[in-house]
Amino acid sequence: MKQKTTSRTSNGPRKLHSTGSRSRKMPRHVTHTVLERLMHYYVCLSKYDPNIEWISSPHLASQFRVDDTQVRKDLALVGVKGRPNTGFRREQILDSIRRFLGLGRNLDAVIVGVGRLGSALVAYRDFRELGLNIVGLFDNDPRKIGTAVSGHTILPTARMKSFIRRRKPRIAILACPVFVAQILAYELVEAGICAIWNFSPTTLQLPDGVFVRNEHISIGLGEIAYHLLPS
Amino acid sequence: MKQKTTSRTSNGPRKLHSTGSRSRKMPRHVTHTVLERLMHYYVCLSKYDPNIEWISSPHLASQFRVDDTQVRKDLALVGVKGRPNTGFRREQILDSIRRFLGLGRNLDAVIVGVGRLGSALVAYRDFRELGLNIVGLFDNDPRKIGTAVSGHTILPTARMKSFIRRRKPRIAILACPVFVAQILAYELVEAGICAIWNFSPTTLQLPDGVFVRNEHISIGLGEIAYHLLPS
DNA sequence: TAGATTGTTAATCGATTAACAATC
DNA sequence: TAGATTGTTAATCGATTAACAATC
Repeated sequence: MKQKTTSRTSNGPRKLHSTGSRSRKMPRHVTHTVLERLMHYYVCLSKYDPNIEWISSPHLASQFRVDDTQVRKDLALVGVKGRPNTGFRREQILDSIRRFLGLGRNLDAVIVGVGRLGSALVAYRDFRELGLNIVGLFDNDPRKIGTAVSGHTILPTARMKSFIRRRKPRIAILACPVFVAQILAYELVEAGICAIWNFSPTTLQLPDGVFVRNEHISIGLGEIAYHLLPS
Repeated sequence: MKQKTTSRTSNGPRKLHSTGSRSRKMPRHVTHTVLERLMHYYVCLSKYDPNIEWISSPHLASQFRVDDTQVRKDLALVGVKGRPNTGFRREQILDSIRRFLGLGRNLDAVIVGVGRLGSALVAYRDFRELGLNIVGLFDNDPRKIGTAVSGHTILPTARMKSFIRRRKPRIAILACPVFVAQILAYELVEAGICAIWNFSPTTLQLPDGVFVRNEHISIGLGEIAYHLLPS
């Protein structure tokens, strides 16, 4: 069950464009806000009924509770052309966002820490559809080492660095306890990891050039509690 | 960022300061961005060595990679007073943010869908420390019903509405499969749930006045893939 | 044509950063 | 006092929304 790195999502056949690089018109620095909105469009549109061919910006806007001008600007950014009085082609939106974000472009990852959250992430169905390939699981618990989760055998963290040097995944998903997160993160970077997706509720100190995305789950509770306060 | 569906229009903006004076400069509402930053300060500071009593804004700023002016503004918003040449009292920061956000203020929650992700959330240690109490688990899988996860017995979703009407939690954590998310969310609202923390990768359509926070995990992959593209 | 939608510029709104006197 | 930091105003920067001609 070896995966080729150029994985296709499950949305059916499509024309692959030969160029992987963005055109000159596309700005190099796209903000966090825009990237999240684009990904949000992508994930939701990929689950639409494939028979729906045309989608208008007011329709998308109401789905995502953003302004329809916003939607048109976002789509213009990734190079989708619409048709007045009709909208945008669903397939073209998906293709353009996929290419713009680089989804499915050599997205091999290891998961470090296979507790409850880690094993939920291994099994997360959307990941594979989006082109993220889990190639290795690591944990330090002797009871877990050697067992399999979703078809992947858990290896000891002692073998993490050599595995990464050999297999060369670029992404590490960190779902380990806080007290080992910093040291493991540093080892991952030493072994050549370029991006850390951090699900440990801690702030990592890492050299510049390593991309870190924090997914601190409890952050959301602040907003929820705030909105439940009496007005 | 920010797919966050914040359907809070029915309550209008919340007044910040209870003092009678209405300064023009005081913000009428607190944004998503600010709430997340405050919660971030809170979670990280709560894990500091309690012997550290004073913390300066440049120090906090470097921890969180924000500007130190930003930190001072945020702290001023929640009412923390600093001391020139010294900084802010750690305990006072925590107290003020906790009160401002309403953490620990009647935050009972049910979890709907006890798969891998749901059971990871039940066991999440930070939740209890932040004042979130899980009071019930629901699932529709006959093999799960009646079994216990982290000390909570899983009940059938058929009993969800009556349980919520009796026990009156205000929060529901939705970690169920996409195809049942919308219908379960609607039932939750009918039973009196005020806020839905949605971990299902789908957009919920719900009446105004219900606060929805989406925690679509795969959104982060877009940003990671983008930053891994060749420059 | 009539109506809806795109594409884009201008206006507005909010968030971030710079600057600096006041304070300890 | 000297140096560091707070508190706050002004300036800048970026994101969102309004407006509307062009298009199908």
